[in-house]
Amino acid sequence: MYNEIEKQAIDVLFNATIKLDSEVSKDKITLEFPPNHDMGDIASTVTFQLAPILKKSPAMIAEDIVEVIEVPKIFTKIESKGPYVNFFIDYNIFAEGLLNSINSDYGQLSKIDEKIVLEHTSANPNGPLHIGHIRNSIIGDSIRRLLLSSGRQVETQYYVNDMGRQLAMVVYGIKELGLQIEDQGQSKIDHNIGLIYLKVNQELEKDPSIDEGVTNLIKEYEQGTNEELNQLFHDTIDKCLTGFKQTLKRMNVYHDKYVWEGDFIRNGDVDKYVDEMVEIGYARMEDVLRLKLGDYQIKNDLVLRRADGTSLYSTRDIAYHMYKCDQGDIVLDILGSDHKLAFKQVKAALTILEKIEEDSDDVSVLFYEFITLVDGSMSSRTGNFISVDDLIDESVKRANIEIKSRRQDLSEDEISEIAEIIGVGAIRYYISRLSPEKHIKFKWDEALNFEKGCASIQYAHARASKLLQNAIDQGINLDQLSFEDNWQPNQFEINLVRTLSKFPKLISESAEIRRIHPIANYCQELASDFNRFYKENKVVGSEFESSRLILVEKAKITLHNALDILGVTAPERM
RNA sequence: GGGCUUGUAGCCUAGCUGGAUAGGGCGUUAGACUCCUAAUCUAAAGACCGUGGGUUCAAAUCCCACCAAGCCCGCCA
Repeated sequence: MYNEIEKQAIDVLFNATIKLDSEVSKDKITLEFPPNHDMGDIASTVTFQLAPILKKSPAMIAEDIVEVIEVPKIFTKIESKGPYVNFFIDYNIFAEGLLNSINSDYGQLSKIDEKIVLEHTSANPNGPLHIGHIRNSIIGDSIRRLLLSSGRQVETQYYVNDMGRQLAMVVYGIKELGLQIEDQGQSKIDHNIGLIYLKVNQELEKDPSIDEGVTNLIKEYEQGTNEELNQLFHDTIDKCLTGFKQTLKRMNVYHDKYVWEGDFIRNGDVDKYVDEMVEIGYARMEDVLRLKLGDYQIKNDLVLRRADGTSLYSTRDIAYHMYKCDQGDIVLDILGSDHKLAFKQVKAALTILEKIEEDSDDVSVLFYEFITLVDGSMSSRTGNFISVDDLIDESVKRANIEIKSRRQDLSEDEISEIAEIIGVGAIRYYISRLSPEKHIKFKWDEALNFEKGCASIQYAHARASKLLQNAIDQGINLDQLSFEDNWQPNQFEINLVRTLSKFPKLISESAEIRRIHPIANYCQELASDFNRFYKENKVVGSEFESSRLILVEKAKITLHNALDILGVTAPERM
C-alpha cells in the first residue's frame, strides 16, 4: 500500500522533470521521510541532482517542480520547502486502504529466491552460555526471523566444537581427575560441566604436566580409534548441549541443525582441502604447515596443522565453510569482533579453493562487539561470568515482583507465565536495540528495565488485546467491522496509521543491511503512537467505534509481528 | 608497534552512501487516573555530535592528525 504511494510520487516527479526538460531516470529519484510531520509524509531531494544540470539552485528547482507537478488523488498537496519537494498524504483516503491491506501476516514480504545458511551461537560446550554468548544468539535468531520475514529462506546452524582444547580439558577432568559431571552440585548439567572446566584449569595451574595429557587426548580423539574415548567426548557434549538447548529455548532461539566439526575430520574434508591448498601452492611446510596469504593482504600466516599433525580450529572451519557454501546461496556468520582476522583468513582460503570469488559477499559476517562486566571481561576459564540462566532467572524474578505490585487479581500461575514473557523480552530487547558494533558494559538495571523498555511495548499490545476483548464482550463481531462513512482520522489516528504503513519497507531495508536494531526502534515508536492514540481517543462506545476497533486490531497485529522479529512474545495481558 | 571498531545532553542510544530545526529513551522538574489497564500520557529543562585541522554552497556524517575505550596481530577457539 505504502509502496504504491511512493510509486505515484516518483511517477509525478518524473513527469515534472520531463516538463522542465531535465529528465532523470526513475530509479535515481529517491524518497525519504521528512524530519517531522509538519513537512509532510514523503520528501524528495531530486532537486540536488537537477541543480548542476539546470544550473539553478535546488530551492528554485523545487519551486518549479511544484508549479508543474500533477497532484495524485492520494495526496492533499505537494509543496516545496527550500530544496525539498514534500508530499502530504490524504489520510481520509489512505487510512482505509492501508488498514484494509493489513492482515495477520503483515510484514511477511513476498518470496525471494535466496537461501541463507546462517550460523550463530556455536559456543564451546565447556560450560553454560553466558551473557557474552547471548548477544550472538539474540542477534542471530532475530536476523533469522528478519530474513524469513523479508521473504528469504534461512537455515540456522549451530557449529558444535567437539575437537577443541577446552572440551578436551573437561574430558581430561572426567577421565584423569575423576570428576563426575553429575557430582558437581549445580542445578543444570551445563553448569556442572563448567565447574569441571574451572577445576581442571585450577589443577593445570598447579601441575603444568596436565597440558600434555590434554594434548594427548586431543590427538587420540582426532584419530578416532578409541571407541570408549569417542563415546566420552560425545556424551559430554550431548549433556552440555542439552543444557544449552534448554536455555536457548527459554530465550526463543531456534536452530535448524547442529553440525559437529569433528565430522569434517572424519569424512576426510579437512585433509582434502589442506592437500589442495598445498597443491595450489599457497600452503607450505616450514616449521609447521602454513598458509601464505600475502596475496590477500593478510600478513599473518594461517597454521593449518600442529607439529604433531593434528588439525586446528581454523582448518576445520575452512572445511565447514566449504560445506556451508554448498547448502545455500549465501553463508552468513554471527561472530564476535575478535574473529575478524580469523574470518578474513578463512575467506581467503575459500577463494584459494575457488569456492568463491575474491571479495564476494556470498560469504559474510555480522560482527558484534563484546559485552563486559563492570569488573572486566568474562571468562569461562576463571569462572568470571554471568550465565544466561542466571540472567533470565533474575529478569523473571524482577518481572514477577513488578506484576504483583500492579495486579492483585491474577493467580500465581498467570503471573509466572507473564513474568517469563516480560523477563525474556527485556533481555532480548536490551540486546536488539543496540547497534552490534557498540561495546556493552553490562549493568543489571539497564538490561532489566520494565518502564519504557520492552515491557512498555508489550504493554501496548496487551492494551490493544484487552480493548478488542472488551468489544467482543459487548457483543461486537470483530470480523464484521467496517469504516464509518464520516470517519476522518484525527492527528493521533493519522500518526498511528503512518507508522503502521512504514512496517514492510522497514523489513525489506533492515533485511538488506542485516540489522535488527531498526526493528527494535520501530517497536518503541509504534507502541508510543498507539499509547498516545489510546490516551486521547475513546474506542468502545465512541462515534467511530468500528473504525477505531479496526485501527486497534491492525496496530495489535503489527506490534505482534514486529516483536516477533525480535523473538519477543506479545502478551495478551499483563 | 601495525590493524579493526567505538566516542552524540548526568546516563543509554538513533542518525554516519554529506543536505531541513541532531531523533528516542532513562533520569530530573511540573502536571494528568469518579473515564476502554497510569508498565501510560502531557509539558519543561538538558547537546560547542571526543579534540584539532581540512574538503564542500553545505559536515555528527567524507579526509588527515591526535586523545580515550574495546578487540585482534597463537602450533587457543
